[in-house]
Amino acid sequence: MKEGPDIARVAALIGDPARANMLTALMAGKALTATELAGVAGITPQTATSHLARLVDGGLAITRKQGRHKYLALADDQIAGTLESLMGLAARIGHSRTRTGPKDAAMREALVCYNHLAGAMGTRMFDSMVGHGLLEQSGEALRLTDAGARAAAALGIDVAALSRGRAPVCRSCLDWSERRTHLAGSLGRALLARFEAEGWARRDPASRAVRFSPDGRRRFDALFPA
Amino acid sequence: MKEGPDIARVAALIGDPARANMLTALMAGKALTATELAGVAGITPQTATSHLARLVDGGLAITRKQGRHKYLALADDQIAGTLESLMGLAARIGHSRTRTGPKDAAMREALVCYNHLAGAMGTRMFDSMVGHGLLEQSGEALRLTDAGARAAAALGIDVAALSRGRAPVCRSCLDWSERRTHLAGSLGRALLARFEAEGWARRDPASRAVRFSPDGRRRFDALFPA
DNA sequence: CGAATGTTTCGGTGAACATCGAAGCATGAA
DNA sequence: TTCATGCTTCGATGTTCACCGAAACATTCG
Repeated sequence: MKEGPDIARVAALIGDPARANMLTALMAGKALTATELAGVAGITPQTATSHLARLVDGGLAITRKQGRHKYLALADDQIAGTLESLMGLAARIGHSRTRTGPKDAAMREALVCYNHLAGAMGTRMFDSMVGHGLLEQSGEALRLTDAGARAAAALGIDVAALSRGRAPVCRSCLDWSERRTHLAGSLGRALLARFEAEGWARRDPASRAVRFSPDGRRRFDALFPA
Repeated sequence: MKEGPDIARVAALIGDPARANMLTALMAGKALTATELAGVAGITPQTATSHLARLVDGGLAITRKQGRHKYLALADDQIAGTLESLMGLAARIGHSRTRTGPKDAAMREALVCYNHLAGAMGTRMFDSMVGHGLLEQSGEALRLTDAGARAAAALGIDVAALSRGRAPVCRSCLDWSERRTHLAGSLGRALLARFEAEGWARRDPASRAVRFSPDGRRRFDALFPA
């Protein structure tokens, strides 16, 4: 009964407001410095140091030193998935902070989950790709079809390079606000990167929201029809 | 940035060893009394009282009074899903307790996730049903096919009654040990109940393990071929 | 009705933990 | 080389929280 994974330890690491805020900020997928994270959490740099040490020791974050700057990132994209699950649960049982504002609507629409698109547009993209035969599901396995590979290549994505990498090309990731799946994996990452490179979408530097331009939205809708 | 679901609160509720142990025990899906949960967590009844009050106030557990007995259960099966996600993460980043023992192997094979079958047999059942056209996936949507409905009826499951209920008939649930999907929803629950009613499988009262008899295992394998 | 059992309340204790001011160390730029 | 900035260490503080003994309340059974 008392064997197996120690969820209390992991949950306790997430269960501090300052640490939770920093982990949430890292969900946007961009590495942040210790000082930036201290700002995000509203604490002093010395307090951040001790919190970040715990996250790193606990395996939730990794560090990279660059001169006097120390960058931190989530250790693994599964952590984003678990944080999403906690968000979904917190939303469901009514644990929210502050009143909803304009940013909430934007984040329901499109946001970054670690390195790929989430929110309504993320799940719509996934459903469209499955419905139009670009992605194929067999049990849990998620595979890019030939048609999907062609479509990705047409977007300028080097599918062969993705396949050669260690990360899975396609992985499903549960979206907390939609309670549906969005596309993770190296393809999910590459797609978001393309949307940004093409100027269709921009990341909001102050949150995880992704803003599509009107033109970008039109192109997205054309590419991923319902 | 500081808006939206308060994951710190939820995680802090899970992040106490006593409470985590109690939540894990409730994942087996059976309602337990306050005194039983105190035993599971290795604490006194008065300490359990205060912990359980926090779980109930926090929306993670519900209570039902029966004379002098107070029964508790997880408030929602999504909680089991989130706990599974935390288990997967804890296992992945190396937060484990005590050495693995025989029970671990049994639990990897077949175990209860709230009210449905999980573990290797749970994910195998899901994959088989999808691969043989009993379940159909379209994006996140998971639907029982006509062939699936017939197979379930042949097992003695009242599919029409399931469909009339409020709960989804089929829902996918991520399995932490397998990193694959097993079947939740009212069909998942009904299937596990049938396996038990037919004598194919028995729940281990001291853990979440499900023990299949040799005959039950043979029948399961025949029903859900690879 | 008295005894047994399940659960809760009350009050107190000690440990853990988040926090920050002060100071120090490391790095980069002028 | 000096100054500025990022980060860490040290030491102390106050709060929170898990815990339990004792007692009380609620229910059940003989």
